[in-house]
Amino acid sequence: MKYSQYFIPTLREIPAEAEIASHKLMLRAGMIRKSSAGIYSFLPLAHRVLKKIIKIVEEEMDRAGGVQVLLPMVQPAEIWQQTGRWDVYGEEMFRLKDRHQRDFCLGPTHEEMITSLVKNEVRSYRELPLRLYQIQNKYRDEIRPRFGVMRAREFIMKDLYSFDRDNDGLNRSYQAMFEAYNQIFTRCGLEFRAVEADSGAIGGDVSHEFMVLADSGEAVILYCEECSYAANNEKATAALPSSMEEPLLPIEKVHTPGQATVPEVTTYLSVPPSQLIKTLFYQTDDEILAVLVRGDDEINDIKLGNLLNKPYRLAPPEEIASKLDLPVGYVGPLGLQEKRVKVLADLRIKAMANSICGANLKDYHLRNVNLERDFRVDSFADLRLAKAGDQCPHCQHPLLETRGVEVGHIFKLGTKYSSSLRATFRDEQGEEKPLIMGCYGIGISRIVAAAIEQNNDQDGIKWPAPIAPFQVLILPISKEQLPQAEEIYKGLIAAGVEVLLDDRDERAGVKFKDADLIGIPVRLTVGPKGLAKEEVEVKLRMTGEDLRWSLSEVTSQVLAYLKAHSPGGVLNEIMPTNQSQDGVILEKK
RNA sequence: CGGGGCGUGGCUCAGCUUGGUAGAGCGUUCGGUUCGGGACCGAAAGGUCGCAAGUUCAAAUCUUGUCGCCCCGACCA
Repeated sequence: MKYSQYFIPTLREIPAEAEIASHKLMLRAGMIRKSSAGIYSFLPLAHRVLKKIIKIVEEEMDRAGGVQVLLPMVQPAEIWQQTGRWDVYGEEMFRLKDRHQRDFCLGPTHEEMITSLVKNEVRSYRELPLRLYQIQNKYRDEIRPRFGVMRAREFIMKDLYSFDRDNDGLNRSYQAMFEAYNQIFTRCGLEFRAVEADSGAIGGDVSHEFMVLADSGEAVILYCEECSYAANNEKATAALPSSMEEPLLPIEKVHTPGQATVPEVTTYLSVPPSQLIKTLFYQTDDEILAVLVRGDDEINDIKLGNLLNKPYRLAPPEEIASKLDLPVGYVGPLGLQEKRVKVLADLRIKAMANSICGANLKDYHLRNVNLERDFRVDSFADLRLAKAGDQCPHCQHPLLETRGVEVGHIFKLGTKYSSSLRATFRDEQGEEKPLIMGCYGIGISRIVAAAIEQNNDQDGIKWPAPIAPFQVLILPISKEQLPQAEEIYKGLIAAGVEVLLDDRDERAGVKFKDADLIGIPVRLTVGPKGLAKEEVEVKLRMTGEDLRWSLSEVTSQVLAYLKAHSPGGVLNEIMPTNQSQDGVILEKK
């Protein structure tokens, strides 16, 4: 492709609307332009990257037994009403009416659509397993779209839905997808991790997320270097510390004037935060309940939400004061049952001895408080937010923390949708059973942003070779070198390499700046200095390495570079993989 | 939806407090000089100041409404 005939409207200045690196760079590199909030046009450079990713995804889905379909984006309300999600989805669903006033939505996801399709077509266990997938636009009217295509209202997603006859089948489908996902992100040239995840609103018990590691990622990942454990911090657990074997001391009231927060109390009394019991009050529709965690722990809202299974929020201090007559900052678990407050506690509370907590009296705390002797708990659960330094739940080694962008999420759904939509099959006994489903999503357009988020510097994007819009950029210093540049261009094209030739009548500096910005992995500078020695000057964008290749070897050198930087296969040539079976691996570049 | 902020040439922004001829830099076009990391000189084009109503002799500027966008919170691929 010749630059002068192409369409890459780069921006010299940073658009004011962009916050994070990938958003700024996609705008500056002429990849996207906003149409309205969270809705973007993808320009040629971005479109090429999308196609690269889609190709990898399709190959791996097909290889894992997937069969591609294209489903309606405009979906009728009835199927959503049958699963109850017409109401559950709420404002996040783009809704529309046709001329007959019938309700439709723009598909935010396709469980309903695919299940209602399959239910009419699949009748026998002989037709299973079935793994159908689609890659298309999805629509979610996000409350707050942000970060460019990272969280958009219109976005491209791949979804595969598996239909099996039993749990063993589901497990095989899940495992096949797990492996395919590892393969996909490896082949994209991204550093990523598969982590255990909360299954959220979609339901199901087992779930993994695939995270592209990036400091700017919204998700926090806890992982163990010793074993394979890795989890989203929404889900992560840690091994429990051993119980304190201490003689129980008599309870003691201490005056702590104006010391309401954990740091204040621990400083004032010279004790570690781990010795405090923090008491927080939450409100649901019908009750107020207390949640106890250790002073150095935070409550994990996801875990609490899963346990309560109903809407809840932190009770405002005025509520606590008026309804329970308790002074916020000095509350403790003693005597709460008498106030008809249900008490939940994190598991770590069990192991504490001679703790400190509020005295339920302004400006007073209690020392040497002990479970059972002094207060009771209605139920224990893992309610704390795990953090770096906690012990791995499998092997007790300290957990490490990193951040990531969620680009894939796989779920075991079970029969949630097949039951409500009555998608059944007959087994060998002729018995009618609901299909066992799984669903497996990849945010295709989000991968583009995540890849940039992971690979950029001050000058621009550094594309991993497998998903770069072009593999090679040829940059003639001036018009004088254009003929030689075209020779190299033809040679590379003939070898099947994707090349962008910057034939614009621009100053060298401008071309260098644009080259860095759009981030094509191999830059070949054709200038008088190199040509005098029958060489091109090579700059590798990812590492910044400078090389010289002789004109006669350019093509073979490029091919060698691309092969070396195509994990898992190049040009359809798929290499064997070396991932572990339980799959939780960290890819190193 | 709650809180905060912003809408002025294609882009980044000044001007608004204190109403009176709409500005700069970048980009674009033309001419010239340059030409290996976003050149320089000269000339030019380009703006319903988001939109609507109001106050006023006069509104980018003041008031009200409205639309859009961005940031912080709950959501998620």
